[in-house]
Amino acid sequence: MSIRHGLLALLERGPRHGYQLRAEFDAATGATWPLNVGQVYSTLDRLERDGLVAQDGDPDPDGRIAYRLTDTGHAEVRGWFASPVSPKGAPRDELAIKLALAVTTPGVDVLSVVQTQRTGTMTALQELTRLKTRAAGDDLAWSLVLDSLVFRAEAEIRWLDHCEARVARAAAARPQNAVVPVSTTGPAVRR
Amino acid sequence: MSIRHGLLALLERGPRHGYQLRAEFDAATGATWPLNVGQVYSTLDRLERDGLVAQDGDPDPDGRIAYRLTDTGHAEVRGWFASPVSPKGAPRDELAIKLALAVTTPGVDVLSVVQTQRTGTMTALQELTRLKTRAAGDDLAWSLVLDSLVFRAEAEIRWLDHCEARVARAAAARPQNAVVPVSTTGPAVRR
DNA sequence: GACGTGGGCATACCGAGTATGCATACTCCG
DNA sequence: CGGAGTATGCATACTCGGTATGCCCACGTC
Repeated sequence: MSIRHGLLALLERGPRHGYQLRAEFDAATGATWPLNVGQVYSTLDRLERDGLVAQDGDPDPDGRIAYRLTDTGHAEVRGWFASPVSPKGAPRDELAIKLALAVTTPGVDVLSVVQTQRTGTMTALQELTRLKTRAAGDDLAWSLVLDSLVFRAEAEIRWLDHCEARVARAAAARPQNAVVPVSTTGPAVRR
Repeated sequence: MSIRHGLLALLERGPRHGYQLRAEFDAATGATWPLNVGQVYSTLDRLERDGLVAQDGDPDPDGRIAYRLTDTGHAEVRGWFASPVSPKGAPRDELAIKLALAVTTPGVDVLSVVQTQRTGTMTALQELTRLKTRAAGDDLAWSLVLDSLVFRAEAEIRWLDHCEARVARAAAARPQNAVVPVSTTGPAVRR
């Protein structure tokens, strides 16, 4: 859903054609999440089909097609900015799933999984701070996106510490659960 | 990619068929990211095609097909747990994109967007803490997933405060860009 | 001045993966 | 019989990355 709304927001600045939209999207987010070229066109087709954008007059001698917002499209953009991002639509968090499966799967060393991830996240965090010092002042949008990644990485590290403590505590509480083969314990195998 | 690896990790416990896999996945994550039933089967087909799982013997009188890990599949699971989640594969962050576009689009009141989002996130956070007190001790995996969501929401709020400060500072630096009411100010409708 | 070569712009298509929903079938149970 | 739960498969739509195609322009060369 974010591409759809992203393109609409960019069109709020005025009519654009596909290639321009891709370039401005990349510029706004500092190429953190580069937008695939082909995707822009299919998304534009869908937006036109749904009546949120329309071709801006002439197909252009060079074959370029500029799009502009319709009234419905304008309303959609305003509504997007006026409403918070729903927490329900959050995508699957791969790391959380991985840890959740690690603690419930026998024979997996959860502590080492946590430690591996922490060093990985720390490395990413250092890379981020390096980027931030380089391109600090000039581009506000790009800088905010970087900050978002930093805040998220820091939260991830805190969460990993938290997991380590809780897992260690649970392991100490009942050390007999060393390695249990689960083979037969499926829930409610009907016959 | 997370579904693929998730199913593999579940099969590490022993042979299962599709419906069971879905049920156990939902149980592990506390139905936070419910797994679509149809998706399990198509993913299993792809895994079988790629040689990571194999049908476990008989097609079963009731038509059920149980799958088990192959040696390649085992290796894949071990590799997944042994390597950190890559920061490059992070999905597009809708909120970050929204803010980045808000600050670069004329006629959008960034401060009100930030405040709307903050109240929304706070509400979600309260809901999470309520859930956490209810189902705290019994299920470690589900509890860790909840904590992950809490840590993330807190980081989001911190980031929103940070954004507010930076935007306010930037606005103070060049106050001619005051605040244009969003309703009528469609920028540059060319004709 | 003619040529062709390479690079940037712009659009379009393809294949694989992801996601959701619907149709089906079968069993158990009231 | 009809509804709920188990189990599988198909249809559809969107995402994503790569790639082909054409076009113009700048450059250098003969």
